Amino acid sequence: MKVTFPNGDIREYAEGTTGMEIAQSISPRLAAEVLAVSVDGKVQDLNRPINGDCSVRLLKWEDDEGKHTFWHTSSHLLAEALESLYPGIKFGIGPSIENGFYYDVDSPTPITEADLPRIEQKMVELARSKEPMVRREVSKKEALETFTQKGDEYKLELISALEDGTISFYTNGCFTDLCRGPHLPNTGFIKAIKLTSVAGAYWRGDEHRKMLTRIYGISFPKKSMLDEYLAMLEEAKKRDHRKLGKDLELFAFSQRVGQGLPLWLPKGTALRERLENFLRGVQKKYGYQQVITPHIGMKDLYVTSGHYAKYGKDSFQPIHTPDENEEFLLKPMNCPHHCEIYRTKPRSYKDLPLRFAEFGTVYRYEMSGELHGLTRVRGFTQDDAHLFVRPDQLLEEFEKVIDIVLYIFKTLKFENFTAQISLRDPNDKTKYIGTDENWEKAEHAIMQAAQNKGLPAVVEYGEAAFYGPKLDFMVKDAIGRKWQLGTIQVDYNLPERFDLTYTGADDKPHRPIMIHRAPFGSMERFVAVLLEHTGGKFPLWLAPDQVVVLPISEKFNDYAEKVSFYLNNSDIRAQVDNRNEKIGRKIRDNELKRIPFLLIVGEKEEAEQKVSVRVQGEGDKGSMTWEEFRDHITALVREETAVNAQEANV
RNA sequence: GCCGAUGUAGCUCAGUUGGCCAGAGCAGCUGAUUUGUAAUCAGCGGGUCGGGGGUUCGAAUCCCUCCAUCGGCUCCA
Repeated sequence: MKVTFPNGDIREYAEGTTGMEIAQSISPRLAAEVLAVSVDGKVQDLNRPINGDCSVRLLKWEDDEGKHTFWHTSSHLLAEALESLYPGIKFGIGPSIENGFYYDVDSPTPITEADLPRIEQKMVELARSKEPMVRREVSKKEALETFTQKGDEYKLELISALEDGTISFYTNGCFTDLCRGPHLPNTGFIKAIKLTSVAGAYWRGDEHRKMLTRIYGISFPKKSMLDEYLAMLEEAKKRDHRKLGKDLELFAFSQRVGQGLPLWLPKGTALRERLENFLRGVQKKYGYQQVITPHIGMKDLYVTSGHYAKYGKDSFQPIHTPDENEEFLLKPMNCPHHCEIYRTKPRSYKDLPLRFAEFGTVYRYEMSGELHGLTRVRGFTQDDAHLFVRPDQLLEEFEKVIDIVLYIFKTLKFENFTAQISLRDPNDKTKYIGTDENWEKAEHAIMQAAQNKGLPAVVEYGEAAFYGPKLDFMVKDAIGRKWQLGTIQVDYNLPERFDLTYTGADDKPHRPIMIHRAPFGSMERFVAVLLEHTGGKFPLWLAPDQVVVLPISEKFNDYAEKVSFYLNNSDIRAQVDNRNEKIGRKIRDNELKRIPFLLIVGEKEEAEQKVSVRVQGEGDKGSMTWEEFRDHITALVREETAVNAQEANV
């Protein structure tokens, strides 16, 4: 058979040669590193025979498929260890994930974090004996019999959904599992293991079904790689926005105020307002108009919008008033209010597009277990806007919103975002309102806009809002959790429900289309992710304090105050650290507060009317005159906020 | 909401198998020092040991319950 390699080489092998044998034929070193083989794009075991002409890719740790094979086998190793330590344990599923693997189990005795080292040790022991992973194809009948005998109802449920003739078992040591594979040739490849946590997880992700115990772990082919990974996690913890928010005095929570209700401290507010003003400026240039709407609305408003029927009364937080007949709710979204603004007067086709923007604070009664720092809260402020457009304007307006989002992400150096097109769940259209026709139009518009903008986007089904499809921008936090930030949504439904119209050139009423959009998503979540990205070292234009002036001794406090006054007059945020401390101490404290520039002033500087400049993390940069320093800072800020402004038509 | 863990001063953490008025460092306050590029010295104040209930001669420590936080699951307009 002819085997084609990724570099285009073609080699001849005997029918039935295995992936491992191919690797060995190339080099012993490759054979030592290879984990799995991809045959015509399908990943399979190294020890399975390959037949017929094909293209082959030998997968190593560096390949995602290699890693996943490694971790998948690790989960079988975990299961084997668990079965030997907890007789009678039943198994759910045990896949590889982005960073490691897990196994869901139903154990007769509870497993807690304290048990992990013991399980880990057993895994290491089993790995050392290099047990082969043996694949066997079985009939559905045999599969069912095996697990009936074992009394594992979870596996039985999985098997009953499979088709006869497609079922395979893998055995390592005494443990046999239902599994499609592929796997490593043997468990001896796994040299370093860390079980990271135990958690509850509903069987098949269904909250009405039994909660199993999920054991998370990660493994590596080298001990040093595990150490590096653990060190990286430690580093990531230092960038946790909850810790930085406290250290840098940006925000806080109070039990007395309530769960999930952030308090913005002065420095955090300064940061947030700067972000808001930045976006306001961009939006102004794009023809947005700011509006302000109340924090509450009559129940009927949300009945009209469809939110009330969709989410049920328990999701809304009622406001009690003396009049029993009135029923107000805290607003969970701004769109219905903006629809009412649209309705305040007759609109002409010449008025469109209308773009109403509001930093609108909304309240959602998230379940207590879902709250998470600033990324998931019960009260938050969306950088919201609703665009009311004619059908012929939809695409262009949508693309302009993409421009705004990309401009913001670029300015803030969010380079590793992913764009996601969130569509309806094709199997369950009952979760959504509106006609198929309108949904198709909306979905088409989003796909078209993303394509026109050359924006690579993954399509996810079932992730749409109930009133329309979305284009979402996702960014990862310090430890790799994905958060949705910016969102752009096309909506044909609310205009209908609110009976919004405009008069066309034909003097007839027409229905506008709505675009919902929030480039940051919410100020809370955006600041959280920004904190984790920067580790608290904000770009100069955002830093709550840009400059701190440090007098060498109290004798130079007056001079320091003059410098600070001068800078503040030039719109630079400067303070004086006039504490009675040695200069080394003041430098240390202000470096830890991540102040971008420190100015040291003493006898020499006062005599020359200069300042000695220290850059955060870089140290002494020599002296400058006041004017030179001011111009330097001003230029840096201008540069930071002008990233691709032209490209984005800002 | 569910599973599991955690909760001691503003922060980071000690607190032995239940046993003298609960400790340290940092931060804070007061004083001394007047300082040249990442921690000057001394003194002082500060805690209903998350809340409530119980067991006990005695509880930060054991039990129950509620609350909050953390890791997940589910959810996310």
